[in-house]
Amino acid sequence: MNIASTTSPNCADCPIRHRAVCARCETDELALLEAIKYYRTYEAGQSIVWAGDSMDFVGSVVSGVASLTQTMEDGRTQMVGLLLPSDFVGRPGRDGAAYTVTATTDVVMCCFRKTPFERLMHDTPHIAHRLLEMTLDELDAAREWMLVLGRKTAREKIASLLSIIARRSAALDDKGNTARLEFDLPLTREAMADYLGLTLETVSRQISVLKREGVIELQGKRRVLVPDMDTLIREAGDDADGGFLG
Amino acid sequence: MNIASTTSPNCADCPIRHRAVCARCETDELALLEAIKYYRTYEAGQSIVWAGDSMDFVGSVVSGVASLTQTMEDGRTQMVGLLLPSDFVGRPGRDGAAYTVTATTDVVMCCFRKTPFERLMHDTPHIAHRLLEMTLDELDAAREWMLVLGRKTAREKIASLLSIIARRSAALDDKGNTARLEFDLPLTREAMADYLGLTLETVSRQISVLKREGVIELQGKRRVLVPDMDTLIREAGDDADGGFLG
DNA sequence: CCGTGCCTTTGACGCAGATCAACCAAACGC
DNA sequence: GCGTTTGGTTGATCTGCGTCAAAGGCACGG
Repeated sequence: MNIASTTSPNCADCPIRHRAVCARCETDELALLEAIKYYRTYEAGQSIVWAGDSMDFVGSVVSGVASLTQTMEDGRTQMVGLLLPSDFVGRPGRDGAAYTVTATTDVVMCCFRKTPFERLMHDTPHIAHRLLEMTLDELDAAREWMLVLGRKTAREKIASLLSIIARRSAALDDKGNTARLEFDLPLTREAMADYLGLTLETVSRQISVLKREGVIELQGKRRVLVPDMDTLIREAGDDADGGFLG
Repeated sequence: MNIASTTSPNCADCPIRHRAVCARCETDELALLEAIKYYRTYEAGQSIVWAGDSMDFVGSVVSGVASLTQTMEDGRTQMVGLLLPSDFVGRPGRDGAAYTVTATTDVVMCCFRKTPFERLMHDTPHIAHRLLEMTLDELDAAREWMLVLGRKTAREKIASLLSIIARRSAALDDKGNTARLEFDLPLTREAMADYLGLTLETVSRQISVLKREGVIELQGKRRVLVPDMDTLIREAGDDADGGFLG
């Protein structure tokens, strides 16, 4: 993907204009945000912030995928969030980053220096309200994920991850055909393991099982085809609707 | 605990006045909240809301402990939140409850009908800001819990749960002596298992192990004594500070 | 006093997933 | 062209926790 093409200096043309923190802003409010924003790009694998470091900005993912991870002293790591375009990074009102943020693909971020953003948030209820709404959505997603981590089998975990990515990537692309769909995994097997609380070997094995049984098809290692979304959702152990993310 | 003693009709005397959604309110704002509030009590074991039901109120836990749970069709359940005094229940702007809320001890709630509360929230930045802050804290707690569920051993999980409850109950009671402390478990072994993604047998066994090794002492089944908090935190696998909840 | 129900503990055994290890394929540098 | 690195697959074995089963402690009502 051409990075330059996604970093319009003009908010009105921004691909995440209607999903990010700025979604609710009127044109005048947008102008204020536009005045303090700047873009930054990160290469796949590069880390955006380290847990504990002080962060002088907040921002939105414009394109690409980033991950939020926690690590124990002995090296065990758990991914606690998957950041897709329009997701927000950073916590207004706090200095240190609570988690490590890493670009898992090339990433473009739309950043705001923290202090001006906090001031703006204070004066602009549209921003604060949108941020509350997004935070509540993330809390729901985190709690949904707690069920996955605590109670699902390895097979169900993989199916859950695939259906979340399928659903979110479908929402970003064309929103037409829902039954059969196709997408690229933005994560390595190891990153999936870190998300799912498994080892990378188990991830690999369970993906092979789902492939062997026809629940998914693979083109190469990363491209996934889902012949029937309902089957995948059933494998995830969710009841038919399965939709907390809308 | 005497319920009547905790349900002062007067917000100024409320035990959670400075920790709940209303924490930031000025006296005039408090009067508006006071006008629309009402108390409800629930007995231990009683459910407060069922997942999927429409909820016409939001509110704060004044006293007691409640739990947020999700359940799969086959009965596997995962607790996704533990609600202690001052914690907020319900989501403004959404009709259906996402989770089942159950009183695990006798509970007193301070409730607001949803529509008036939403109006008030819209007009009162102090309420919206406090709610955002609380939601961000809960998101942090949920993510901390994802590490517990995904990567910790049964023993570490128990130690993590005990240290969270110890810390939070110490914050509610006297905030003096931090080293040696003592508290009642507000949860059955089964509820702990649901929180930790374990079976109740494993919970029981690991508690016995920690007792045998002197990390904790028990008086009866529910009262826990922690001779040395640092040891407990070390058993939880957290680095020494261990403190996301402050 | 004893029964009944709830919570908890403890034991024996099996299995899902971790661990250890070998190997493969594609991409890259030189 | 060829070693090296990176990411992925697969196999063999081990183990932590789940499952099944039995029994103990305690509070309740009759």
